[in-house]
Amino acid sequence: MDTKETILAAADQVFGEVGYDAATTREIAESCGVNKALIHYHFKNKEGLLAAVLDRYYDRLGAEVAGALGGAATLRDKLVRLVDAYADFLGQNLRFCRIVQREASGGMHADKIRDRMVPIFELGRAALVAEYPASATGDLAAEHLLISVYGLIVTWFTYGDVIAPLLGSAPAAKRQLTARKRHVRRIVTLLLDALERPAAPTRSAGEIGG
Amino acid sequence: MDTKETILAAADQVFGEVGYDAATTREIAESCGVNKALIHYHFKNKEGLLAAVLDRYYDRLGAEVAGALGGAATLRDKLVRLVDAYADFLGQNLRFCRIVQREASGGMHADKIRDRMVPIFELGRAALVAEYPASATGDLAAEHLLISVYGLIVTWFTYGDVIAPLLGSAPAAKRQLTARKRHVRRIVTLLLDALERPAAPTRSAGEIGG
Amino acid sequence: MDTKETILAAADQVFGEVGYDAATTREIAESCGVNKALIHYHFKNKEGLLAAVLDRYYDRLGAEVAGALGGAATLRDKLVRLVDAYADFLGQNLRFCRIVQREASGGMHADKIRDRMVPIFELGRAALVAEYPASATGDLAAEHLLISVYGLIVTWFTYGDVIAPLLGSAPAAKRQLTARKRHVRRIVTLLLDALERPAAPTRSAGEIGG
Amino acid sequence: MDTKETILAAADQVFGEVGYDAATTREIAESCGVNKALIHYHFKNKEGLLAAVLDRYYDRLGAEVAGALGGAATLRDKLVRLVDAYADFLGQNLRFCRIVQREASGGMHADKIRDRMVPIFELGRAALVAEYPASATGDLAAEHLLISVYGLIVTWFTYGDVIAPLLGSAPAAKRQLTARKRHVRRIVTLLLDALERPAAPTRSAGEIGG
DNA sequence: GATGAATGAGTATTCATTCAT
DNA sequence: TATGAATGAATACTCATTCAT
Repeated sequence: MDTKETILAAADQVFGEVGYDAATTREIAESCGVNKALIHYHFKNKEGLLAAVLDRYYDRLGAEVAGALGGAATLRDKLVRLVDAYADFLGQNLRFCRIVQREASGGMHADKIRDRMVPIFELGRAALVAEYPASATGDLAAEHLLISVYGLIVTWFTYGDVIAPLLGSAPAAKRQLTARKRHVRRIVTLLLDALERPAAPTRSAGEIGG
Repeated sequence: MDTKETILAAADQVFGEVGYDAATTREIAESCGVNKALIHYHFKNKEGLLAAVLDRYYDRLGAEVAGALGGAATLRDKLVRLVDAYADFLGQNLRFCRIVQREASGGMHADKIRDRMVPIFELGRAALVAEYPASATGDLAAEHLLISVYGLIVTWFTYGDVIAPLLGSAPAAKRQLTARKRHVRRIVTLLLDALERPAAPTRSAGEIGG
Repeated sequence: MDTKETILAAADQVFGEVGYDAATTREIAESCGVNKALIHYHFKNKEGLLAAVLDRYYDRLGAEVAGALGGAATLRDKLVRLVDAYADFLGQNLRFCRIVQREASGGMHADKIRDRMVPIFELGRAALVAEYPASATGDLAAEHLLISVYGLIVTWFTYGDVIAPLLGSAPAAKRQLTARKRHVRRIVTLLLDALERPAAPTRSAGEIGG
Repeated sequence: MDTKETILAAADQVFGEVGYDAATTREIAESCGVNKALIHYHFKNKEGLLAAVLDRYYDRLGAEVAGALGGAATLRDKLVRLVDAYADFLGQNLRFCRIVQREASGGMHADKIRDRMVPIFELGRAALVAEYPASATGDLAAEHLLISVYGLIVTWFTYGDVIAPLLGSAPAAKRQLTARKRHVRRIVTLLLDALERPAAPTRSAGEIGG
């Protein structure tokens, strides 16, 4: 019925499974019983199709994040809620995870991803710095914290195939996901605690490399 | 004579820049002035070429990790040293980072990557659990800790293009890399501190989401 | 209302610029803001569209030729007038020139062009032979004369891009066009003079080639 | 055996028959039993293939022209010989005629054609002006004369399909070709005679249009 | 080891045309 | 008349791989 949505769903599936480069318009079209030329009619390009797929995800993710940061709770509670929301979103949208993972780094679609992620990061940074002045700079600077929390969550899913043998079950399984969320929440707690304490000096001796 | 090495270097370059799927044997061959057919003579396959590139990296990475964990220091010191070594290795081998990032998740080369990464993780887990019994299970279970540390480091590089606008300079720049290492070291310290304390209870009430 | 005319004008433009084969119905439709399907509604075919474009031109050209040959002047004067009229018409309708140039030779539209040009040529031949019996046959036979005059004019325009560097300005520029008309008129004069003289013998000895 | 030549011959055939745009690499490859990809291997492009076809023709044509203008005869004799040589060449290479006819005007290959034709024209102009000072400017300026002679010959072939009904046989048939050469030679003779006479004034009154 | 030629399957994309509304 | 969606065939071009030399 809604051809455009049909194509989007199929593209999401195929892009998520084999990646943008290995995906073919033929496979996408056939997998949803739509004429190949319609992809170009509706999305102009294979690239336009990817952009549409990503936009759909980021619209939902943006709403999720805004929802978690909104409301009347303390920032600490909001952040904890955000971690959960983020983890749930990625756990429920593993294909999105995979697409971003593949295309974020150095590809020709990095721009698209950056344009959607940066505002989300900015939002988080503003909130953090406002509440925790210590995060304005130093070891626990907001930009590092945010990347860290993001990495803690996303790595769980994108290295799923790699770590599965260490866990005994898939990382996105409900049991594993719950455990992971508790782990990340714990780290976030430790970090916020640290931010609230007077600055703990880093051991500056014995630094290696770099 | 060094044709094989020449090809490997070129493949590393091209795979790292555009990814395995988008890379072509022609580009690899031309970029190092070698006949295209020689790639198949020496490596059988495009896939064999990727495997060779990855093996070279993992051999070096394995040595790096073994070196950091060896010796007579305390485990805490070893782990801190490991974080630095890992970060330095990835910072100096961004193309390796990108390749793994792209291929680890869901692709047809995930096996290869898993086979090389799992032993490294196992090594870390054994060391951790031996010294910190609290890491055998619970919020700070070894497998979560290891993935976390790995994610804290790797995300910095693989989302480099994305977060660059938030930093003002490239994440692999010496200054940024040093800051990142200090950040991760700080988190590791917090985590080990927590492992040494009697179990701090997680707020189990009010959990949100999935 | 004038949709049909709008499409015709756009088709004329596009066919003239890139040729029938390279022209696309999409480009024609978009260039005049009309729905692509309307082309088929009004003209049945891409081919029908070309036919309509050509017909419009040939209707005007036929009138032009008839006008030049009509009236009470001597045939010599009429022919001179015809040369001018033809040159002016083509100079003002370069796209027509290009279309005919491309499609007259061997294409699938040659029929259409032949059907419209032959009557015009027949008209000229009848007039010539009636006035100049010497043109019934021989070196200056009417069919050769007519093709020649046609070629003298049309080549100027269709090889415009080629000879432009030899001239310093575009062949259809007023100054160049005036010079060309004077040149062709001069040749026509020489030819009519020759037709009026008692048969000048061609050097039949020493012929070279085919 | 010589695949490159095989492809060139097939491309010549197909380009000549249906034109560059309507020609397909598939048809060219199939018509000479060669793998489609080999066209791109040997010529890089469909466009490169056309360039190679044209180059082959122009190399031969250039030699032909140089041969006709060389030697110890009077310029008048040389020019007459040139007309014959040109006519023979085009008569024997009708496909070349057609290709140039189609692509010379406004297409994207006009450059290629211009680059090869201009030197040939320059050659002729230099010879003309040296011997006939009257052709330096005026009604019978060399550039007009050359275009005219070129047009007189080429039009005969390129409008072959159009004028065939007026002639009863194909323009490239030996009998018709001989007649045409005699006609053009006659015009050339008239023109050279005129160039040798003291300047005949053009009737400047009664000019029409422009 | 090394090379140039060859191959067949496959790619994204485009096109004229049709059709239901 | 007009339109947006749909279609199937076709197009230039690319790719990993093979092979004779």
